[in-house]
Amino acid sequence: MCPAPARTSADAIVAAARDLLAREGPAGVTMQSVGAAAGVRGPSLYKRFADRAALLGAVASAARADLGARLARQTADDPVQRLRGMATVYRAFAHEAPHVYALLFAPGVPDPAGVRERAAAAGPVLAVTRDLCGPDAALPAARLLTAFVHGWVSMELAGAFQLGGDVEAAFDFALTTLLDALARGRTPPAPVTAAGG
Amino acid sequence: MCPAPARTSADAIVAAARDLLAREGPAGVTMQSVGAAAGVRGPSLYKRFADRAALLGAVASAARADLGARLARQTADDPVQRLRGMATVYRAFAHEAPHVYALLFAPGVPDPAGVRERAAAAGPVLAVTRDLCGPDAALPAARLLTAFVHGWVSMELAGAFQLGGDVEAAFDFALTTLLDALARGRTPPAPVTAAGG
DNA sequence: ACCTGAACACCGTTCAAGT
DNA sequence: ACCTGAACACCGTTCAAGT
Repeated sequence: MCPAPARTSADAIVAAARDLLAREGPAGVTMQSVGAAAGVRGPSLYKRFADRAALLGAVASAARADLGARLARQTADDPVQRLRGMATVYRAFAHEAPHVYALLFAPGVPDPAGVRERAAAAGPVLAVTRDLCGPDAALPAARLLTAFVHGWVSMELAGAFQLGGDVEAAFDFALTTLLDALARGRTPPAPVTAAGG
Repeated sequence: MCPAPARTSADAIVAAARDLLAREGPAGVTMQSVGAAAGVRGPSLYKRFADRAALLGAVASAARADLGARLARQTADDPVQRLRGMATVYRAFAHEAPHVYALLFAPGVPDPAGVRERAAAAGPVLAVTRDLCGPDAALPAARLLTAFVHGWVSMELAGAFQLGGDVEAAFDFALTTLLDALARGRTPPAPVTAAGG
């Protein structure tokens, strides 16, 4: 029995903002439009988020968790098969909602959950690279693979591969080349001490 | 003897905008601030650029040309040496002005020079991958390398590698792994018909 | 305790008026 | 032909006033 019961929630606001971002891009995510989609006026959002950047940070955090869950759902026994599945899922996630994906690597978007969240997201990838090329090379291998897949979809979404060739086949070729190289199990030239995506 | 001689130029405006972007980020690039840096008022910019997006597109175009020139300056005979040099130069370019670099792959930034410009920028990379692994594998190899290097610096700039390890050594390890794999000269599984960055 | 309308500062963009 | 001040629409953000 509060003087004024809540008419929305942080989760509902984040969901509304993510949906708007996916459908209309960043320009469609105004405090007014997000509020309206969550059943409230713009200024009310400041009750739960410090500002628009914090709200976008929460959207990024939710999207990262979602992507991490999809990656963790890949459970093939063969590490190469599992990594292929993860790469496909990752790429599909990016193509499904390009503006949401772009937010994950946007400079200046605060990361509320921080380091712990990024480590959790990196978990499934590290587990499979450990299977593929051993504990010593697991981290650098994960970084190499993540950088490649992120770079590839980022370039795709920016329209950098418009000049010809079968992009699907090219991705498959590149991924195969990478997985082959990593399966050969090189060890890194310098010791690496902690985990990180 | 025009009724009103020009007090600035498209090039000067682009240079001013690029400088502001490098020093203050996108929020610092307002029509007013760019105009002031170019010796003119905000509304005058519309005489030479359709809108802010077009101005940013011109900045991206100039930065791409600049990056392309730096890559082309790498002329070591050994393809592996040349590619290492290019990767280092590319990474330095991104670290030097992160906000400018981010613009190159920002979705929604118009590309005025278009396909031809992107092909020209890809030229030096294609030339060296041709030397490294032959004409058939040159394009997919260039795409693999570009995607990796872009993805890596993009993750670095987004703060994705904060969790530990020597990032410098990790980059070197990853690059070596890639170059080794490509030098082995696999051919792509499907024919590719045209060039593209 | 949460929500709202009104207000403020700021920015992109347009345009009639100057030279 | 180019530049400017003034104006408009829009957005993020604040806050006093409501319930």
